[in-house]
Amino acid sequence: MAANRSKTGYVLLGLLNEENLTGYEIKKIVDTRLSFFWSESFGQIYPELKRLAAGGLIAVCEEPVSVEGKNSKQSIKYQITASGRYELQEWLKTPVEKETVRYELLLKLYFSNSSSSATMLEHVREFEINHRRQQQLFGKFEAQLKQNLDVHSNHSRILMVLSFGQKLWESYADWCGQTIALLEQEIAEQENPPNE
Amino acid sequence: MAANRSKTGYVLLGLLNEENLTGYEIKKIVDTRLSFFWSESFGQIYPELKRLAAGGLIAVCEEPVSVEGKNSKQSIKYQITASGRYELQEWLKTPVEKETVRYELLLKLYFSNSSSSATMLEHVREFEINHRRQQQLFGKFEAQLKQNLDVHSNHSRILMVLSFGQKLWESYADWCGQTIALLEQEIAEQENPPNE
DNA sequence: AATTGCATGTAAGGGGTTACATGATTCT
DNA sequence: AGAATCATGTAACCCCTTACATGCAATT
Repeated sequence: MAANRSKTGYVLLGLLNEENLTGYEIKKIVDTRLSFFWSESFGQIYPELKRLAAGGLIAVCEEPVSVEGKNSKQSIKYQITASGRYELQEWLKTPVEKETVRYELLLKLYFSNSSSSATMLEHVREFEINHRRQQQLFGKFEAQLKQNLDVHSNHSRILMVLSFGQKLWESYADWCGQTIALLEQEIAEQENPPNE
Repeated sequence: MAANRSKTGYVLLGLLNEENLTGYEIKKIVDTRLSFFWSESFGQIYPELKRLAAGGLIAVCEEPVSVEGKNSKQSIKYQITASGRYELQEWLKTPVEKETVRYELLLKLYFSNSSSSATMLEHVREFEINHRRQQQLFGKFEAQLKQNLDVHSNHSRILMVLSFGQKLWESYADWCGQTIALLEQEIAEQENPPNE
C-alpha cells in the first residue's frame, strides 16, 4: 500500500476510523459529505476493502450485523484494526500532493470568442445553478452539525472543511454574477451595435 | 473523436485556432497559461496531434519552419483546418460535464483530529504558499495582458478566466488565514491547557 | 568534445469510471 | 407476486502519468 499512489485506501481507513461501515455505506457517505472535494466509485471501494482486509488494516465485523432489523446477512461491516489506525496516522503526516483540477468550463470560455456569447452564457448559468444547489445542500448539513457538535469526534475539523466549501461557493457565485453580466452586455451590444 | 471523452483534442484545436504551434510549444502554453485549471502531458499531446492530423482536423505546416533561426528541421508546426475549426465550435456548444475536483488537503483535514494539529498546520501553510505563488505569477500575466489587449483576439474571454483564478486564490488565502489561526489556537491550548 | 536544452515519440502500468451480473431485502 | 432498493462484486476499457529512448541544436 505504501508504493501505491491511490488514496482510496486512506479514504476507507479514514471513514472506518469513526465507525464501522459496509462498502455501500461508505459510498453513500462519500457521495454526500465528501462529494464537493472527493469521489470514489464502487469499482474502487470493494476491491480496496478486500485488499485492506488481506493486509490486516481492517477486519470484517463478526458481531450480529442485523442492526435495526435490516440487512441481516448480505451486508459486510468492516472495522479498522490497530495497524489500520497506524497507517492512517502515518499517511496524515505525508505531504499533500499538488491537486490537479480541471475546469472544462474555463477551457471552453478560454477558446471561445464573441460569436458564441449566448452559448457561454448558458454554460456559466448551468455552472451557477449546480454549485448553488450544492452550497444549499451543505448549508443544511453545516447547521445540523453546529447544533450537535458532540456527535462527530472531530467536528472542528469538519467545520474547517465545510468552511473551505463555503468560501469556494461564494467565489463561484461572485464570479458567475460578474461574468454573466459581461456576457449579457456583449450580447446586447451585438444585437444593438453602438454607433461609432 | 466524437465518441471519445478525452478533451485533449479540443485543447489542441483551441490553441491551434489562435496560432500555429508545435507539440512542445503547446505543452509549454498549457503548463503556464492554462496550468491553474488544466493540464496535459506529452504522452497525450503527441499521439493526439497525429490522430487529429489523420482525421484532417489539423495539418502539418509545410512553410519554412526555421523561425528566428532556431529549430530548423526537427520542429513540426501544426495548423488547424476548416473542419478542425468546425469541430471546435461544435464542442464549445456541448454542455460542460460536471468537474470532479479532488483536494487531498481536505481529505487529510477531515480525517485528522486534535492530536495532529501541528501536522495539519504545516499542510495548510504549504497549500497557502503554493497558491500564493501561483496567484502572483498570474497577476503579472494579467497586468501584461491588460496593457496590450489586441495581441489575443479573445482577450475579454481570457480576462474572464483569469478573474476566476483570482477569485479562487482570494478565497484560498482567506480560508488559509482563518484555518491557520484556528489550528494555532488549538496548539496553544494543548501546550497551555485552559483551567476548567 | 561534451554538456545542456530542445523536440518528438513510445511503452508500460496504474487509476478510475462504467456497465453489467447477481442476489437479498423491503415495500406495495 | 412484483417492483424497487439495498448490497456486493467483476470485467472491460479509457484516461493519464511516468519513464524511457532518440536525435538535433546550441552552448561552453
